[in-house]
Amino acid sequence: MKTIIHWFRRDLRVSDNTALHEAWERSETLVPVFIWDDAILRSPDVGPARVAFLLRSLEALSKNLESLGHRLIVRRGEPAEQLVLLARQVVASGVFTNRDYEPYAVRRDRKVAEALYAAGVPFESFKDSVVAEGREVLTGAKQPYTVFTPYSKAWRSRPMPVPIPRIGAAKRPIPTAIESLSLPSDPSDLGHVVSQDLFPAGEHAAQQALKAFLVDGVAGYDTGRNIPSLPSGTSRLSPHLRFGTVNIRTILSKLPSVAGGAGVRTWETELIWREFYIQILANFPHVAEGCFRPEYDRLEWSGTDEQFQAWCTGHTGFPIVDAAMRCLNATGWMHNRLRMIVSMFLTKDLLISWQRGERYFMRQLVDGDLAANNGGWQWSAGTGTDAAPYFRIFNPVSQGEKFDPAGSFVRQWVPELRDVPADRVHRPWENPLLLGRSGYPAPIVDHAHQRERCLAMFKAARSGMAGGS
DNA sequence: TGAAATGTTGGGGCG
DNA sequence: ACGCCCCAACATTTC
Repeated sequence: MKTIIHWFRRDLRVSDNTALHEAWERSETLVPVFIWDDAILRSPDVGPARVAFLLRSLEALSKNLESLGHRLIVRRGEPAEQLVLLARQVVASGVFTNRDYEPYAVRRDRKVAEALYAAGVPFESFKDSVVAEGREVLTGAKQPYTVFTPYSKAWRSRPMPVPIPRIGAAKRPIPTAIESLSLPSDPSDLGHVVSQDLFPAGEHAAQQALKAFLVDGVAGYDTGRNIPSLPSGTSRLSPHLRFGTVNIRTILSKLPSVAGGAGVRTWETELIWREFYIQILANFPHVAEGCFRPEYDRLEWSGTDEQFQAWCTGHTGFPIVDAAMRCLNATGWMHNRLRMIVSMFLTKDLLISWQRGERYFMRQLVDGDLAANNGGWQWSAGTGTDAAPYFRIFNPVSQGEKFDPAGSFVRQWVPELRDVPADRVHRPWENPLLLGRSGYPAPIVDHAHQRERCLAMFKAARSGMAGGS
């Protein structure tokens, strides 16, 4: 007799899904629902790459549910209103969901809980997307960690979570009278232009990507992860972790059986960074609005709109930066080493606020996630928890030469530099004739000079004085 | 999950 | 043979 709604948000899979499994086990009729939230769709931080990936993930999810005899209900509107409405229509005795720790999601879910309570429908949320939630990993002084290494130690000392079994077949179908929107066939129906689909979406694709990486990527991860031209140097699972087409428990449960000690350990460390920043955002939500260290909100960023535009479009004259940005714009994805390089460049060479870069990344990235993106940007800018100290400034030339020694990544994305020899591909301005002919811009700033200005800017903010150039 | 500036050392050219 | 200087090469410090 019992009907339970499972509300999907960023857990778009049928296997290893805590709330979904609970809802299926404890109900006769399972009502899986996804709600298009216009507050999210209209956000300037949401771009076509992510909407397209979400849409295709939902299509896959819908098929997966269908193959088990379930039916995904799709609605659009304000979540609290829609859930109350649906709960009444199906006469639900509960609404289940997996917890989301972003400030917007926390506010939304509080509203949902209140609306459902008023309607007499219990609302239950579950831990699912992380090994450790908000205040589960604390220092000896019962405070959230703000330094990564001790956090990772405490995280590792916790028992390994066990994957949740896949849900079984539908016991009793949802009445056909319960209507569902059809999934739009392309993102333009949701107000987003169509973008290239470079990431296979859905649970099955995620499993395949995971398997492929475990077979021929993870063993060499500790060195391969720094080489952007290496296709299997990194897992490329970030969009799947972002939308929950794979769960962290599934990943961790497969690691012990894989050969490749140092690589596995290093990759696991990256997965811990993900939880570290999720935990930082949950415990210090002000990072979404400003610097983790408020004294750095005083920084006087002096870069121009024109420079920002050059950075966005990949026309700064620094090949590794431009290649990375063009790759991001074309594919919605950027290698992590390159994220560090371009974010350092924006903040410390162009002297443009990390928040402008953060917003641009959010709009472009297929894996854009507030916690990870914000954490990464504050790390690069030197304004965050356990951040790179402000004086640690990457040299875009030496970074390029170190991590793209043959220039193959640069040539892939900056065709103007195709004919520049490898020993000059990261500093084409040293071949003025070749540079002139190529149409590639000269560097828009002088790194050594900007580095000094950056140090002065930080010095001014630290001493509480105005100025900074 | 830096880079640049500064300091130190030691080999070799040279008067 | 010896001292002096130059300057890689490496180490340490500073930002």
